[in-house]
Amino acid sequence: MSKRSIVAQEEQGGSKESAKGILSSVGRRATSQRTLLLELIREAQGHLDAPELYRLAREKDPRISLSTIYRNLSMLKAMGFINELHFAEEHHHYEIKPQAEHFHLLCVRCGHVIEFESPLTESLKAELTKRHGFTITSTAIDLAGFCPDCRGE
Amino acid sequence: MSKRSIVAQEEQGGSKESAKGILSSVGRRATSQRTLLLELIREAQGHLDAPELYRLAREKDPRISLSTIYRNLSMLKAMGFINELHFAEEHHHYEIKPQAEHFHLLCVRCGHVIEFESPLTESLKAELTKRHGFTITSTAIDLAGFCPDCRGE
DNA sequence: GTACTTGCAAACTGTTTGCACATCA
DNA sequence: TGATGTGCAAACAGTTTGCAAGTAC
Repeated sequence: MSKRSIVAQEEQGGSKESAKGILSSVGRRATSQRTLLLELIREAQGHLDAPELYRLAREKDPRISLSTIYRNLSMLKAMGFINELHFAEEHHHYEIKPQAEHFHLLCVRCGHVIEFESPLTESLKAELTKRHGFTITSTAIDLAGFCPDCRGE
Repeated sequence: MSKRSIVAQEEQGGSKESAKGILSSVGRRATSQRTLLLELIREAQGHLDAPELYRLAREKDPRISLSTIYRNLSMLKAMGFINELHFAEEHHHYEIKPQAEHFHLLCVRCGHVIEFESPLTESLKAELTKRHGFTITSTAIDLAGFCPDCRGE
């Protein structure tokens, strides 16, 4: 498995189509801005923050506004279509909500993010549920360090 | 192990003394504000954010300013005495840097935080180091859900 | 046509900074 | 006494909101 192994993208199909489907399934209108935003998040090989999505969006639609980006990101989050990530930074990053739960390994030098899954995380959750009686609803595991390329520096 | 099991506080001793020791060990002056701040973070049974620490600090020293809180929090963080936590929220929480690495289990309803350690986390790190060639420098594991008391609701 | 969305500008929140005064070593 | 630290106010960054105009259904 290469270290560039971002978890495979959803089989594309027609992303505009699926954007429309996703939105109408929750009674939201499929505006061009929303379709564009969903495409960008889906295509993005990384995990983008709002200003970055704004920058990309303006390349395709120069009239789009930053508040539209924010409004739609929180709508998509509320609807459960995307995840908001909180690395050890001030702002948020977004990703399409993955089918399988996964976690993040961030290179603090080049910013590259690797997603991973591990059976150990399930064991951890089970252990905690048993030990503390919690009903666990969300799990964030974010490790950071230097990737093989940046370790030399 | 009770569910109120916040990891035991450092054997206190004299917290003012140790504050002074901590600060002078890195060539920083032990001002009353810093001593107070360190005491508050140490005493706090939870993980407080800056505005909360400010509120508490003003009860003891009404003239203290919020920027002093921020300045000293980032100094203490830079010196490695405290950790900055990023739950899935906008602002930061702080805790005295623990001897043993530990992680967090947050109740989303009452805000109660349980700290835990688990050998599984070491296995996870080892697995990732091996699989992706990373040198891991920081690990954040934050789970959230409902604690036994709040689960009924 | 009408309710939902957008763009814009202005407001807000958490945090940082410049500067004159105060204080610890 | 001189470097370090504080308080205050003003600046910032990221994000949210009110409102009039625009658009999907």
